[in-house]
Amino acid sequence: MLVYRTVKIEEFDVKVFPMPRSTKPGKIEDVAAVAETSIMTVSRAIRGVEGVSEKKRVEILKIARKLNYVPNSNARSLAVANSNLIGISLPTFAGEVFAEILDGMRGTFDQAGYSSVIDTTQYNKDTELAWIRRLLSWQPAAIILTGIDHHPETRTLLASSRIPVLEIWDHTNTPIDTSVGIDHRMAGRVMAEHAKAQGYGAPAFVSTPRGYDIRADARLAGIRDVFGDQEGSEVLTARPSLENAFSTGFDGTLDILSRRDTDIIFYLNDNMAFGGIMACQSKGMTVPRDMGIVGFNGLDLTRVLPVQLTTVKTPRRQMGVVGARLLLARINGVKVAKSTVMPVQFVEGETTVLQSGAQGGSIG
Amino acid sequence: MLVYRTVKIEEFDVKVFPMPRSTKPGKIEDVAAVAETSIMTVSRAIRGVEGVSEKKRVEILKIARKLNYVPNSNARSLAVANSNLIGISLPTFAGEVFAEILDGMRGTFDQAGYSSVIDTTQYNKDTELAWIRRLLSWQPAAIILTGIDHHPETRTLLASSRIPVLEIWDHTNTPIDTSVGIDHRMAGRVMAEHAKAQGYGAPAFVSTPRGYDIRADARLAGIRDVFGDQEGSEVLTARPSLENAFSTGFDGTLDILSRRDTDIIFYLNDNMAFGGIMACQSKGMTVPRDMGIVGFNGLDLTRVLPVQLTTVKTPRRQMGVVGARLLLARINGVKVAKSTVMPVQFVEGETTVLQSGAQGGSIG
DNA sequence: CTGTTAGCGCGTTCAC
DNA sequence: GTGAACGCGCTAACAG
Repeated sequence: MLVYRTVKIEEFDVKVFPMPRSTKPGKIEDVAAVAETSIMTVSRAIRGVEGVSEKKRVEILKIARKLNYVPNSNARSLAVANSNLIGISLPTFAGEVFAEILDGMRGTFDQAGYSSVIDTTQYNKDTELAWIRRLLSWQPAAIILTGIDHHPETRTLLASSRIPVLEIWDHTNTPIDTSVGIDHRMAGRVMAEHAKAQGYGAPAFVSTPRGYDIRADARLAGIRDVFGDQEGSEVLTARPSLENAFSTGFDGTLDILSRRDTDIIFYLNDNMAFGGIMACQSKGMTVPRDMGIVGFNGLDLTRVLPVQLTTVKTPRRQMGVVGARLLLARINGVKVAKSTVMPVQFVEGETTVLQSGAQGGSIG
Repeated sequence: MLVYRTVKIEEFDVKVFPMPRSTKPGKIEDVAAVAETSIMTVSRAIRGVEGVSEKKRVEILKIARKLNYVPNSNARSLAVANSNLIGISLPTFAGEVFAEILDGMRGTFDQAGYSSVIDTTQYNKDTELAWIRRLLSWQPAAIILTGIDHHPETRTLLASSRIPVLEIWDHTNTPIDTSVGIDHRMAGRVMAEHAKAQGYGAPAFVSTPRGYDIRADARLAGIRDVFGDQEGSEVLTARPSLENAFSTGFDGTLDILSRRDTDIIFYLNDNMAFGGIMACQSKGMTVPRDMGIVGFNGLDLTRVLPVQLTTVKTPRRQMGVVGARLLLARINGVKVAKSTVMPVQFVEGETTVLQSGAQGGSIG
């Protein structure tokens, strides 16, 4: 109970509470003192749980607002042994893809009253693990990791921590806890099958270095499922960063053009594909007459290109929303599916029409 | 002190501690019990403060690691009345700009041991204020807001909260606490002056709706400082989102072309400028022969465009780093400058050479 | 419906 | 150099 002095004004006893010091935020006790009730009643009123008369609740809330009372989440979390912080780990903000997934999740969590603690790993598993350790100290309500490729210790650490974990963007049948994503190998297969049906026979893949991005490798595997090992070629380029997605596609394409006969190039993403188109043009080639180009993701960028890019649309924001909802259910004790696969959509653009070959034959 | 049983094995008394329950993470007491010392010594050892012999410290740290001990940040923060969480509020992840500023800050904070709680406001001041309220409940070490245009209550709330505040991206002489940014009006003036020197006389500005983005308005004001009110024209378009930056530039440009005589168009950013180039081309116009195009930011995108975009380079990542360092100093009690202005750089590209007029005259 | 008691895990303070 | 009390602000469990 707060200390107060009693002062006589006229014939009334008036309780005088000390002004809250500006250095320290008010606490629940201050509200209780003014409302002349116990801190438990205030606590219940503020949390909106049962056990307070409507009249008192309204009054307490009014006082709390007037006092600009802000509950102390640290104290609350300590008492209940969990918080409403949710940790989200992404490789990078580059390329819009992760930003959109993140946006979908954040919006959903935000509405549910959760705050997001965010990390970017730069595709480094040690960085991710170190961040998880730090995050765990906050007793987070849940944790989200991008992809399924983690430090070996990450899995055991999280499994023993008992908090809900969501792995997003990749697909796996053996997630740490729950997963939502697309099947990247299947997506690669889809792209390749369309290309093959159109008569293409000598594909290349402009991406990041092998082993650097498990999803890139999965898509390449999908392409090879269709075209076979000998013909599916990859090009190792610099790692993508916030600054060089376009350049990477540009340079990687020049590299391809100087090295082998190719009639179609698949790219890790649309940005790189755009760089690739520019590279072809800089060499005097015309797309799609001289080269087929296939992107990935179906970003907005593709809508205003001189030609419509052939690409694979991925449901990024939706994936974030679905993942977040699943996780919220999981947090509330509802059982959810181990893994959820989101559909991708092949988008036939204008960068993949072959002049000669199967397709041309059917026309001429 | 932890409870343990003493068991006799051979002739030795062996202390047997209960296995930690998997549902609850170990605490400092567990470590102390195994190390056979007090929790205070463990606390000191882990925090790396004075008052523990080197021998004991090493031993304690080893045990803590073996036990996979994770400190409880909630308890710590409750005890010391502050946390190592830093709140960062952005309008959106769209457009790479904020993502890069964020990246610069995050990297710096991360190294210093701080975690980032992130919010996107979608340019809504109420959303921002609501988030600040929630964040404050965590007793954050500092808080970062994008821009200087906030809900009136935000200013008083933060000022009374006593925690360091950084406003980033815009420039102001009267920040809530500290600010780091560029002078957008000056940047607008710089662009316009270059254009005027090249002989342009009928500018337009493709941006977001007036009053929606204070920075857009500031740049427009800068343009008008040079060209005057009558000639500086603006076009109101849809608000930018993660999906339509290019489209916005494309559509806004078509709008301009249908409405007035213009010889140069300034854009809110490079993405929109790129959309603008495409729009001009779709109308059979050639850039820069028929129209001057000026972007903003100097993104990587511009490096692989068919033509080099004339633009203004902004030091985004660097701004994030500088801001973060300033804030860290501020957190540690060092006085820092009220406001810091970062330089911008006008980049003369190939989208602003006039055929006739002043510039043409000097050639022909 | 309301209030009291007893922690949550850690750090500060002050003894030893 | 080390340790025992106490308190940080809040809530679960219980008593009235």
